[in-house]
Amino acid sequence: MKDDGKKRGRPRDEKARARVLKAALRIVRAEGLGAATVERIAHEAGVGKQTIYRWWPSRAHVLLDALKSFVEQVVHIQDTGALATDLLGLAQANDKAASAQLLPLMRALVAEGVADRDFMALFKRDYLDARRQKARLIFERAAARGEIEAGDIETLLDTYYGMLWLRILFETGPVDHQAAASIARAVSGAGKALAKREARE
Amino acid sequence: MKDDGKKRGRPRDEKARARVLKAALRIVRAEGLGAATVERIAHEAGVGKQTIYRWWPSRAHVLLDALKSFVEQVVHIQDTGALATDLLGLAQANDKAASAQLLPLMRALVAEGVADRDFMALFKRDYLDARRQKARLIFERAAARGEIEAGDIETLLDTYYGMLWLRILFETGPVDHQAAASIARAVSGAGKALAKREARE
DNA sequence: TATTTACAATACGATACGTATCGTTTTATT
DNA sequence: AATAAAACGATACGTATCGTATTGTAAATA
Repeated sequence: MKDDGKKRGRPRDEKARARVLKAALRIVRAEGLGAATVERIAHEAGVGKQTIYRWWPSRAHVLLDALKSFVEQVVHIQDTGALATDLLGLAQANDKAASAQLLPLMRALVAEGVADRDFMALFKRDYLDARRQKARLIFERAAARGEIEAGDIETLLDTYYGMLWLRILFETGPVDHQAAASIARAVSGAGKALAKREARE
Repeated sequence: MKDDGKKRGRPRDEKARARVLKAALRIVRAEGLGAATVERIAHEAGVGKQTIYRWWPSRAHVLLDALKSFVEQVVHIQDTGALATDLLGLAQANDKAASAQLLPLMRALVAEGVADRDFMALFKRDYLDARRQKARLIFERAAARGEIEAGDIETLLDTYYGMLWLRILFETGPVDHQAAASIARAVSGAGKALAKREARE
């Protein structure tokens, strides 16, 4: 099933694709989800509406792609050698997303997923699980160093992402540099504390 | 500002109000959020559409009222004398909601809140914060007994509701009796572990 | 009886999704 | 070259659903 890229007709315009994602991001960031209608995105990208629906099955898919393209560009996980600082770095990525005013986009994707369960499955697979897998590496390294118990990893991941999404969706608290530190501290604290638990009970 | 209930015209039909909430619940439970349009609710409640908009400012408010009326009837927090069992009881309330197929409704309210930030504020105040306050009492009792540190309460609440909403929204895991036990165990474990932390570091 | 308010039914305006179509442009094939 | 295939921008269209406005009727008070 090799694809030489030599199909019969006019090839896809990759620049149009990029313009669509860029326009979607720009509108959501500047004016929020409500303003980011398909027609508006198409117009600002200098693209026909049909071109969007040729590449993406729905508005939600466009927004998901836009978020992914941003995250892939900006977020890089690094190995600092300690759970607390690794987690801080991870949480700071969300600080960046918040600073870039991407929280409305992240909320929007959840809302789309609520209305369309198939899309929620895609969102989980393409975004949430991908992010979670990256984070899992941090905990696995910490477990290898003996900082936490390997058996606690999934629970700690739930704790981490639970606290984060609570803030993103419900604005329980800010999603900024300080929040990143707070969440990282809570999770790594819980991890270390949990690891010591069994020995004393 | 006493209200004798003696106003001039035809009085409001309280039974119509109840029928609306009941119909909204029934439709969401049976067919999900998408099916619960205002016209559908009005029709199944045997009520004019305008009657809904006379009592509630938007569809979202109807759904919120429907959820609250259910929760108030079903959820009762009890004092078992220990954090772990108190939390188990609390988490079982969500098991009940899940069994009653109310998860789609809870997701729906989040989605509405994403599209309408004013409604999100109301949802937080009328539902989330109300529930959180009930849960807070459990942790405060545990702190009074010395099971946890008072200073960890808000973090533990974040942990608890974070894990719960992760499951509700993203279906990270089931929201059933077993999940209730799992969350309760994780949070009370973290709480106890955190309490011992300071002594050893 | 007259007035006021809520009722069910239903028409209406607004918005936005996703589809269909049209003429044009770009590419590979013949 | 000429032709066929596929994507392009533009735009008309059908559908759905929200929330408002209107109409005639029912139930209560003054």
